[in-house]
Amino acid sequence: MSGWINKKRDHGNLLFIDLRDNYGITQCVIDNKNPLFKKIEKIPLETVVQFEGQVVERKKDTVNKELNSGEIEIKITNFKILGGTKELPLPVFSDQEYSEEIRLKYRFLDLRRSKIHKNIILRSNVISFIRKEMEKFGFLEFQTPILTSSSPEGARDFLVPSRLNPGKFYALPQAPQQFKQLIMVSGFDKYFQIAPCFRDEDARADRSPGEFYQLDIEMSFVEQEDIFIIVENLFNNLFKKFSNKKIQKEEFPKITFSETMLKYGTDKPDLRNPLEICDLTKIFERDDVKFEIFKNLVNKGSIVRAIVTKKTKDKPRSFFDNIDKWAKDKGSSGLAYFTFENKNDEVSGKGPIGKFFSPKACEEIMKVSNAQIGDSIFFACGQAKDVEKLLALARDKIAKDLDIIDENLFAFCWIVDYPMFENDEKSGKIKFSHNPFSMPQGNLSKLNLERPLDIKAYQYDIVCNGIELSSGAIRNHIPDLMYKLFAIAGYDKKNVDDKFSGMINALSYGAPPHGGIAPGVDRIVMLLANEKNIREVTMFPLNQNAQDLMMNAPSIIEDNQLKELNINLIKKK
RNA sequence: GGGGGUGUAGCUCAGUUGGUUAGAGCGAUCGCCUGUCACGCGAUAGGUCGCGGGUUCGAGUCCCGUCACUCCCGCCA
Repeated sequence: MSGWINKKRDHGNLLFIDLRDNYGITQCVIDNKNPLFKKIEKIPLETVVQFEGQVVERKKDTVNKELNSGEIEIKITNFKILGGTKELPLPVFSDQEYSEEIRLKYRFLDLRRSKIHKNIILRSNVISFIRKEMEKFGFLEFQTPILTSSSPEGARDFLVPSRLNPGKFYALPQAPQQFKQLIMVSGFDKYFQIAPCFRDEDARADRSPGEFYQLDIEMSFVEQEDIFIIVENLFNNLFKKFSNKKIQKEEFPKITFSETMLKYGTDKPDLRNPLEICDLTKIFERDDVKFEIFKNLVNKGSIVRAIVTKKTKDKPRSFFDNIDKWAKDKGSSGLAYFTFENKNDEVSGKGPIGKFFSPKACEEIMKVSNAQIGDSIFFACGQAKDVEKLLALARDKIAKDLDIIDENLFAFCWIVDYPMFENDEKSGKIKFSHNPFSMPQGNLSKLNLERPLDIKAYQYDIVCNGIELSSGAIRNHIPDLMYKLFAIAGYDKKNVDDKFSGMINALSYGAPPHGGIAPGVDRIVMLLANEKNIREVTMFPLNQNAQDLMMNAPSIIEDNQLKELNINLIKKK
């Protein structure tokens, strides 16, 4: 049996060695009657050895139930060292946490450790399962180019200089978006790919810098609902197979964009969290509400929204003040609050701002917000965007404080009916809010292009536990319509022809209606492995600064290589 | 580009109000130990306290700068 020395327990005249391979740990044993004892005793941890010996049953009182092989052990008769080791920069046998720096530099050692080793195996099994399911659904897997052209919309591109075409550059694909549409135009009707995607944007805990993988899907002759059915099927099967957590609703709820922004303040709501936001702006126009700060702001166009917490009348003052303080730390003016109570057969508000609301006003608030006596309410007032943002975070914060999130649940949902366009805050101009290739909703011949902000798109997101897994859309396959929509966003016909020549050209020669989606594989594995950081499910990730500390990438390039590519470097002062 | 956190032995960390020779556990090396499975016991080695500057009689500790890692904002159609 061959493997790594995971751990030794040396009793002087009796030695136990835990031998580890990809499948687990087996205890090997030798005593001083064997002349090799002294040599084997000295072999350091993580050496790769081959032991010869007999497999023997362990005595009942020495069985180790923690090990799969705990009923047996190997009596060593001979050994061979297959791979020696220097002193280890980090211990493999340990549950300790280590700095990312050392883990990434010695990733091959880190990957030997049990938890991450299992995560990587899980990832492999998940991808294998997805392939089999997609093939079962009748999809074909195709590869698309890695060296392609830079696209004007979206994230920053990774660029690759072309030696044969001096001064020109390839871009690595941010996603195979245009190619998968071209595949549909080419007459293949169900495509998928475990596709590498490259975006030169800054990292987050759940976002690798550089590269990540999508389960890229596209289908022709379909409507939105057809894609939902495929994805719901796949995800239900996948998440049931690889996790014991329950799926909240196997038919994923569909929430419109405007509804999710009102009820959850975000387009990636965590539906495990029962708290909802409601709009109470109108209440502050009443004469029997005397909370002047909010009333003045509402007069000037601010909105008021609120979160109700159930049966929190007996929570200590510190519970409320902590949340208010938390909101102030976030840079807001805080969260005003009170608790509904019954006083002399009348509803009244107990708490710092309770006195500003008449019994009638309280009753109206309870009606709108679905609150009962004994519940509390937290108010935020300001510009719509700021209020949405703050209350979205407050939903998470309050739910955590109240411990009302069921960690044993996957709560999927679809966010649908995204607006086609939005106002760019900086420039004041109208821009595509999501994907410029999405199909607008409604009767296309009667589309009111004069009011672009009212146009909704067949554009959807799938969200699980507050994590955005993917966007998708039914595509616009009608060139005339595409020119019109691009014109609204400030691109003239020539511009569109230049930037999207491949696409526009292809759509002009008999394109089928089509649509798709591209769920993030890394994030799916994160959910299944219950990991908060994407590096825990990535074999060889880049660090936050997009460097590979093990391979020393990126690295300085020799002058002759640069010359070949016609590139001069600008010397930084 | 901006904000927060961290940086002390190979690894994980402690280090009081600025005060004698900077400590512990794991690992390494050496010795003892025949049923352990986080084996046990004893000893030894191991330090540019991230780096540079400053304040001070005296700095791991205070100040300024800088670097690295990380989390967040911006960014991510």
